[in-house]
This record gives sequence, structure tokens and C-alpha cells, in this order.
Amino acid sequence: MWFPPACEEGSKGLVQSGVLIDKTTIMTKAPDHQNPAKSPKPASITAVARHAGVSIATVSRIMNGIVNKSSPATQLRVKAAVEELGYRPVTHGQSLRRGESRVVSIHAVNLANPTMAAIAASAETALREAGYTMVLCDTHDQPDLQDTTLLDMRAHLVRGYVLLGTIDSAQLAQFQNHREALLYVNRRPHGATSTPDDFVGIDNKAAGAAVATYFKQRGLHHCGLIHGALHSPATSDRVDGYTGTLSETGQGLNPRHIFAGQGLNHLQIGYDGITDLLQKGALPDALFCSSDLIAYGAHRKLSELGIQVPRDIVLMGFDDNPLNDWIAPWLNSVSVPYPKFGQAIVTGLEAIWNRGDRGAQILPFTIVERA
Amino acid sequence: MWFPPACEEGSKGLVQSGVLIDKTTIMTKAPDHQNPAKSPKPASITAVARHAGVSIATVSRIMNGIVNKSSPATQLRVKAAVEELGYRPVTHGQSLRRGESRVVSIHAVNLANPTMAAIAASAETALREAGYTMVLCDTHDQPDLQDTTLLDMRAHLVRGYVLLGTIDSAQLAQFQNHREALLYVNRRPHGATSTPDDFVGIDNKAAGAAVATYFKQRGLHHCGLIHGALHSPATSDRVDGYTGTLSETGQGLNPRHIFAGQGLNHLQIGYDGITDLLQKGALPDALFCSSDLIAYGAHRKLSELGIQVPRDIVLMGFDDNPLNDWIAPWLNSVSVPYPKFGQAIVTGLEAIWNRGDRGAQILPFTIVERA
DNA sequence: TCAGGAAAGGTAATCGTTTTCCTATTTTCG
DNA sequence: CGAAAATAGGAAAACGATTACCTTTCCTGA
Repeated sequence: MWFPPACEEGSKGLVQSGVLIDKTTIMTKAPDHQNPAKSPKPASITAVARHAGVSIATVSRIMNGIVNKSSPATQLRVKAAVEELGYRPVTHGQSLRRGESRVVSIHAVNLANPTMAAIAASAETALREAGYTMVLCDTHDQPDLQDTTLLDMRAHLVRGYVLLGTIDSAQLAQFQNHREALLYVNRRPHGATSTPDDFVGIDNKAAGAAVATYFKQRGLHHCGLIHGALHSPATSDRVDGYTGTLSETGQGLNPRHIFAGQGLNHLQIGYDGITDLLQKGALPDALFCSSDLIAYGAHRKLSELGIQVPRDIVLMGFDDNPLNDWIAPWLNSVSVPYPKFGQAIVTGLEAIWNRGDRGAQILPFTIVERA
Repeated sequence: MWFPPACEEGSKGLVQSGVLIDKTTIMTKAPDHQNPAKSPKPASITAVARHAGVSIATVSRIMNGIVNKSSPATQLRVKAAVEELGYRPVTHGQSLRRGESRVVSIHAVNLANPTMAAIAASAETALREAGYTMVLCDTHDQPDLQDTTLLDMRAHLVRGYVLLGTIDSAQLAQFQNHREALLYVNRRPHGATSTPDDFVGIDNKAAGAAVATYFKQRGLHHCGLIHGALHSPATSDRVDGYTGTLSETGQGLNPRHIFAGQGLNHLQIGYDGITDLLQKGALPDALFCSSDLIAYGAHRKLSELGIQVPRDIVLMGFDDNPLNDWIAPWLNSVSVPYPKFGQAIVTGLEAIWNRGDRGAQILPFTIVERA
């Protein structure tokens, strides 16, 4: 199980070069190497109370807007003291007493992915405006790292956990059972245990279907597909919607026009995908890539081969990176309103906390045509 | 000054529709709308102590690796209890008692900028591995937001403040005076008050100079420049190094080949820059853009005009976005080792905390030639 | 034999808040 | 006028951890 670094198996605690060191020794040495001009401690509620000549209870009540427990005159005096001393309640004292903090943690599968980073950025702003603080964790798509971060954040008494992409993990299941405030963004969890109420994202299946319809409308009949790991329900939904709609229209999807990639490096997946499709035969007229990064990788390989986009092949990405307008004017893409995710996350979390009802936020997507 | 939302001017505290509501009323109502299967509280140190039949002091000592205050048998018993109950110390209790937490805050000027996001991502990993938790704040390049976030984070008892780009602000000056643990990344602060020891980044002036040298070596004599807001010392250093070296070689920089942009939207700056340079006369042979995004914007405009890169004009960006290899193979760029910034930030912070000495980390840059 | 130290571990203060009880002092109103 | 109710505010108990200080027991060596 888990133990703090200080008492790990390997370390012998405070044993140094064979000699047991009493903690006291260390503490009495500590003040020595402290820098001289140490920052003066910020004012605490006690200081404010003393300064205003009231009890800390009164200060606390006034800070919390409880208006019917003190006279207006007292309130003025206290507020003056607060300003004079620059007092701000230390959140740890509050959280400890209240048993919960105003911190929300975000657990992202891969912050190197610009899309994840964009969602995190949007969440930061929305959370801050709603009065929350954001802690950001990168799970690197590893179940045990996800577990570690979840437990760490619980130790921080965070009020909600936002999962920006998820993998199944032991602790996640525990958290679900314990009814912790979990909000899934973009990727639903695998287990069917959780309600569909705790999701923020788009309807990926509909988006995949829309891509197929778009290709058909443009008269493109030989459709291909390069996608990332299917263990992500977001990806598999997109793929299902796309292939489903293609087979409904009768034409279906030639297996030789499909490449299934793996791993986090979508750029490489796209690059390898083109290589693979060519090996298996001719390229399709239209190619759906389950992310923009995959499309970039594919485009790179196509350029190297002298194949022109969109003259020779039409590409459709997913996510619509804001840079596309500037550096990928050849790329169509399914645009997901990521800048709006932040607000949706806040709304979703508040719905979960209040258990009013539906916290689910299904946002609209659009297809951006550039080619 | 600052007051918590609950006691803002506008709000009348707990007055609702003209009726004063006693806090008690609310609290007694609260349990009603709590969801039935509320998560059971995680085990506290008291629970562990009871379970193991020892005092909480002993549990605490064992958790902290103080090995000479309890028998091996007791230690085993306690560790067993810890595992059985899944105990993890609540950080707020620890921070409150110790007067400091293991949280580090990052204040970024603009998280929408992929470079900032990349640094934040790298910092997250390095901090986590070193046992710290990262809180991320976006200051949107506004002094008052920077002030707000700094004060917020102090209320969180954070142990260090990492400024990912800075603007001058009142609180920042205060924090400097109070010798708080501030670490500047990429952009030094304006005020000369701070030591140069608290900086992580590259030598921007040398980098600007290197670009000039590179252009000269390639025999490009008509050099241009498009840069962002000069109030960022990082930008002005780059510009100084570039122009300085150009004038040393005697050729100098034609003022008609310079465009000075403003604001956060670097893409637009690049686009507008080309328009401006053309209005002022002919384009240079080589163009230094003070960020990759500016280069993207410039390239877009050039493409629209049918001007080819690098045949007609050589571009040099800055930062070397990892996507460049894939989507901007026409762009040379000054590569900054952002993935290494995370570790450098941790090293720098630890140097500040221990005041051993220099926390400054000047990392190497390289010029990546693609065109 | 016994002074003194080490070993093992408990008690209680403390960090900064919130909130439940209290206790006075006014007000209100019949 | 007097009882009930409201107002204003204080005292103290939590919340979960750390640590200075104390107590007990056992062992060592002069």
C-alpha cells in the first residue's frame, strides 16, 4: 500500500551513517540555515480580532456574511481591521473545520495533448470565477498514476474530481462506489456503474455519423479511417458512428481502408496509418482521422509522397485545433467547443454537489469545412 | 480590499426575500438534500491509532519515519492498521500544524499559449515526482488577476510561487519584499530588486544574437523582424540580441523591416506584420519572428500572397513547437528545452528553500534548421 | 547497589477556522 | 410594568495532524 516517502522500506528513517539522530537535534539546527529576512507571517483571524477588539467568533461570522450577529458598527470596525492587516482566511483552517475545501482536481490523461491543455485552461478560468481553485494532475494514461492522484487529491479534501479522459483503475471504482463527486469529461468510464449524469462532452457517435454523412454529401464514396486506441470510449464512439452510418448507406467501409493505431502519439499514428493503407492497396478518396494530431501525421506522410490534400484526398480531423486556421488550412475538422467546457464543468460539478438533477452537459459540435 | 464572496457589498449576507435567515435554519435543513449513500469519511489518524491500540502521537511518528520512538513490533502493527484502513494523512491538518504545505502554485500569463501549457505539463510531472502538488492559475496577463492569484495561493499556504511570465503588480512587489519563494520562468521581473538567482529559462539575448549570426552565415543580408509586446523582458532580450548583433556586423536592421506587435494574439501579430512590412516596402530575405505563433501568422499571410517559404523568404521562429516537424516543416526555430523546465523548476525551488545558493537555471537552446 | 541513560510511548498544546452553546443587554408588546 | 423575544457577542469544542515534554520501565557500569 501507500506510505509517505519518509518511512519507505528502503529508508531507515532518520538513521544517518549508522547513527540515530533524534528529531530534536535536527529541529534545533534548522533555524541556523533559515535566511535572515524571513517573511512575516500573514495576519490570522486572531490578529484581526485583537486589532478590532472583538472575539474571533465575531470576525469569523462577519467574514462569512452572517449579518445578524453583530452590529453595523462592529462590522465596520472588523472590516477596517481586515483591510488594514490584509487579512485573508487561511483555507486550510477552513477546510479542516468544514471537512471540505474549495479545491477541484483535474486528472488529465495527457497534458502534452494540446486539446487536453486547452480544456484545462478553460476549466481554470471558469473554476476561478466560480471561486474554486484548480489542481492539475497528469495521469499519463496509467492506471496506477490515476490511482495515486485520486488518493492524493482526497487527502487534499478536494471537493470534486474532474476526469479529463479516464482509464479503468481500482481506486476509480472505489470512488464510484463511495459516491465521490466525479465528473467525466470527453471520455466516459467503461464501467456501466456510473450514471450518465456526470459527463461533459459531445455526442461522439453522432459526430462520427456526421462525418460519414458529410463525405457522402460531397460525393466521396471511397472512405477511409485512421483511429487511435479503441479503449477510449470517445474514440470507439466516433468510429462506431462513422462506420455505422457508412454501412447504412450501403457502401460500407473497406477493411483495407482502416488503420487502427495505438499509444498516445497520435502524430505517429497518422504517419504510420498512411504507410499502412498504401501497403494494403490504394488510398481512399476521403479519410477520417479520429483526432487532428492523427490528421497532421497523415498529412506529413502524404506530403512526403507528393500526394496533395485536398486535391487527391480529403481529410477530416477531430477537435479542430485553433491553430488549424493558420497552419492547416487543408484540414476539415469536427469542431468541439472546448473553450465552453470550463463553464460546463463548473455547472456539472455544482449539479452533482446539489444533486438537483442532471449534471450531464452534452455540447454541440460542428463540422468546419476548409478544404 | 478583498472580502470573501459571502460578504460582498451587494449581497446582504443571509437575507433572502427580506427575511433574515438564521444560519441554524440552513444547517438543519442541509442533511435533507444530501444524497443518501454519502461517501464514508476516510480514516483519520485517530481511527488508525484506535485500530492499532496506540496513541495518535505514535502513529504520527511512525508515519514520519521517526524510528527510534517505537518498537519494531508496534511499527508493524501500526503499518498494518494503516493499510487496512487505507489511511492517508489529510494534508490540511499537516500544513496547518507545520505552517506550510507541499503545494506549489504556477501563475501563467496565458495558458492558451501551447508553450505555457507545455511548461505547465512538464512542471506537473516533475513536481509530482518530487512529492509536490501543483495548482495552476492563469493570470491572463492582467496585474490584478496576478495579485488575486498570488494572495489566494498564500491563503493556501503554498510553499512556492512559480511565475510563468510576469507582469509588474503591487502584490508581486510585496511578495518580493517579504522574501516569499518566487521563481521566475522565461520572463524576468522588471524590478531590479530581485536577485538573478530565481530564474529558470534560456539566455534570450544570446538566442537573438544566434539567430542574427545564423542568417549571416547563410548569406542572408536583408533581415527583418516581427516581435510581440516589448514589455516582456524575454521578448526585448531576444530583440536586443538580434538587432545588436546585426548592427555589429555593420549591416544593421532596416526600420522598414521591423513590425512591433501588441497583445496576446501572436498569430494575428504575424499576419498583420507581413501586411505592414509590405506596405512599408519590399520584404526582407530573412525574417525573425519572436515566437512560433507569430511565424505561423506570417506564413499564413505569405501563403495567401503566393510568396513561398523558404524559397522567397526564410523564416525563423522561437520556441520550436513540437508540432513543427509535422505541420510546419518550412519553419526554422530556436528550440527551447521546455520538457526539461519541470525538473529545473523543482531544482530551483529547492535551492530557494534551502538557500544553499544559486537557484538560477540557465538552460541551453539550439537552432533547428528545417527550411 | 544504584545513579543515570536509553527505549517506548502517552498527554496535551498548537496551527486557523467554524459553529454550537451560552450570557447579557435591549426591544417589543400586551 | 413585566414577560417574551430579539440583538450582540463571547467561550470553547471541534477538525486532523505534529511535537515538546513527561512518565515508566529496563539496562548498564562504577
